[in-house]
Amino acid sequence: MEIMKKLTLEEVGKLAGVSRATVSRVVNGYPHIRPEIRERVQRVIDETGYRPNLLARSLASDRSNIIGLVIPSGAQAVFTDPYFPCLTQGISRGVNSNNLTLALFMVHSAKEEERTILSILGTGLIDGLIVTSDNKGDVFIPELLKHEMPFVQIGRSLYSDKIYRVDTDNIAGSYMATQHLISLGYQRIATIATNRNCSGDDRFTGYCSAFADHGKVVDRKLVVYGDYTVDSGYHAMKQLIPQRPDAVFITSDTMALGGMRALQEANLRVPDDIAVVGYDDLPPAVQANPQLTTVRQPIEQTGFLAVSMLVKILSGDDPPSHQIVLPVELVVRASCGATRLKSTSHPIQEDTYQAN
Amino acid sequence: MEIMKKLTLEEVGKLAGVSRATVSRVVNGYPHIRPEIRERVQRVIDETGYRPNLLARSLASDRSNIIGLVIPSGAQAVFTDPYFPCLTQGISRGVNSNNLTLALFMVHSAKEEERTILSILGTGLIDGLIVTSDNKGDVFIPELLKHEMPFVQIGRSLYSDKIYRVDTDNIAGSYMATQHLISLGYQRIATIATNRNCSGDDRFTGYCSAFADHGKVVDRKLVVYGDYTVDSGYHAMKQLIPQRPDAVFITSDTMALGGMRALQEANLRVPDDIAVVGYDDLPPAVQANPQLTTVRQPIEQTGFLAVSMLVKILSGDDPPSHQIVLPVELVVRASCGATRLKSTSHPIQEDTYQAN
DNA sequence: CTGAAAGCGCTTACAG
DNA sequence: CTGAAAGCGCTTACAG
Repeated sequence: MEIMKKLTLEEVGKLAGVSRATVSRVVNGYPHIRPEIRERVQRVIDETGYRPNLLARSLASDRSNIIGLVIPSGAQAVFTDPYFPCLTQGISRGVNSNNLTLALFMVHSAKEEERTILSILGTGLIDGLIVTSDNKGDVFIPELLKHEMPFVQIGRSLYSDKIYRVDTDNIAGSYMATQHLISLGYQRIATIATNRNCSGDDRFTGYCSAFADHGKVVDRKLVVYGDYTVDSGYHAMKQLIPQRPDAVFITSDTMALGGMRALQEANLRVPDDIAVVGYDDLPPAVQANPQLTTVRQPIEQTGFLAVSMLVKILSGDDPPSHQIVLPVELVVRASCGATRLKSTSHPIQEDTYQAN
Repeated sequence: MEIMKKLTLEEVGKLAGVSRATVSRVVNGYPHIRPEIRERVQRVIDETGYRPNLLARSLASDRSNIIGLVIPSGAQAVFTDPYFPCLTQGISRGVNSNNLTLALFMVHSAKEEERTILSILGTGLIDGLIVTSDNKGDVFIPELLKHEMPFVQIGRSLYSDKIYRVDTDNIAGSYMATQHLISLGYQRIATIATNRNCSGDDRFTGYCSAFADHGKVVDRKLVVYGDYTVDSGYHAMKQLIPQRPDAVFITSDTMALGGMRALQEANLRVPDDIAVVGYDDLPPAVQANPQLTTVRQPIEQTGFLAVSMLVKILSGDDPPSHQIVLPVELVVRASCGATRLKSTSHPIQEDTYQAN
């Protein structure tokens, strides 16, 4: 129990009176072993606290069981947005339940990009990757394809459909959000969009589709752009207010946070003077803004599924499909001043519409 | 350039007409090599894009250059609080600048604790750890000590002073916060504290010290407890309001968020009816609550320094000190309704007092 | 300054 | 069902 010296297979074998090959087999759960031998070896393992050296195992088996998570430098708002923590949580759950180890590669600058790629590729350390790239001009993906590094992308980029990826249904989500406002009878429905990434494009597409399907035309004066930061949402809303929208679909909750502040400063009340629908689930913001109806994405699940997909790819069986697009929900909140904390004592009042 | 086949030292050596030992030496920057040989080898390396197999290197050198970050299950609010993202960012910077690889171990349940420990200890995969444990009854630390796994703790726990750790100065921070309210002339200064972890203890200590140093006595009716969640802050404030405090020091911004909502519902205006000081820097909350004065901790730096410390430990030289306690700042904000966004166009108006 | 060789701790055909 | 042996791709004394 208390033996701290690091044992090897060989030594465990000696202790159990078998060869190292046999010990290796029981450690790895190989089935065809005489029960008595298995037991004897297992007892020695338990008593000595033997733990296999993962490095040696990986080297010999050409499989490290380590997967990497790449967070590119373009990912702004890593702090302010719970998106990454949520995603990481989901990935971590997936990693744990598949007995893998997770390596985290955060890129903090364009300079570090090359370094990161090199430290991942061709070193044998990483079996596969999860790449969180929503950028239009991602630099990693072509590199990964060239080196035949297995990976699954979270989000969308401008590459071939053959890429494995999992995403949330941005188009359907913003379609729902916009349709919701339309059906409520709003006439001047603006949007704070972004053209910095693919999800932004998709969300704008959904907005436009809803208009089209209801025989309405998008008024370009009611479309302004931000960059997913709180500040940009604030400035975008400032820009929008003179256009007198009666509703705004803000395509990210970080921007919504800034937008709400701008409205507050302009003494416009939500939703009496103007309706607002946000996107993403940013818990602190949402809790601080109970009047904010929002589109909720299953972010954690996205991470979890990405791991499952990667595991399948690594095991050789092709996953059933190359792309998973998860449905999102529109969370409609009543907009009075009442408590909306998501606690058990204060049940949240919300209606949930499922997409798909 | 385009050669994708994975080369070994041996093969590179053959190509350059030297032994694998020599190639190994130039790869590792060993100094005493004839310049012409070095160049010749280097050229082959560059031309072939040779990358050393990290697994083999680690196995042979007994050094993986991988360090782990452990986030225990007790860490609530991984989503809602940017604390962990910030910390991770700092750690990641440290890891990158020291040419290490970061493994992330998130524990999602008590059951996973044992699994995580086992997957780290005695497998040769991890050189050292950074443990973010602020819990009083941490399970990891004794285990790590027993197995002589090098680690540095972030925060504080109930263990020996011989542990390497880096923390922020919670006592000084809450002392400043409380003193600030005292000096402003408030008479009934309440606190929403927590007794769930060590930083909570320290922050309460700072609150009490400030009272003591100003010849005041802590009124127990003005001390309520939460658990660092938004909800708990809400309920704590509800509890507090009947006691008619004229100021509240809330020991975490997540709780402050809930507390502010409770005040809003009670139609108490900040700071006209009641002053509030928060703790931590929760960007979205702070930006949404520009009237919130808060104690700001150098979280990212904490992570970075933890890595530096660990690197020193691993390299054999004992770091100058076992404990680093970083100073914090009190960020005092004017409390009118004006814009306080931290953007360049809207310079934030804040006075900053340095502790130490 | 350079090479031959042992060794790191596993896995895995190959025999038997 | 089990063992002897080769091999994974490096590092690093040890000679020279």
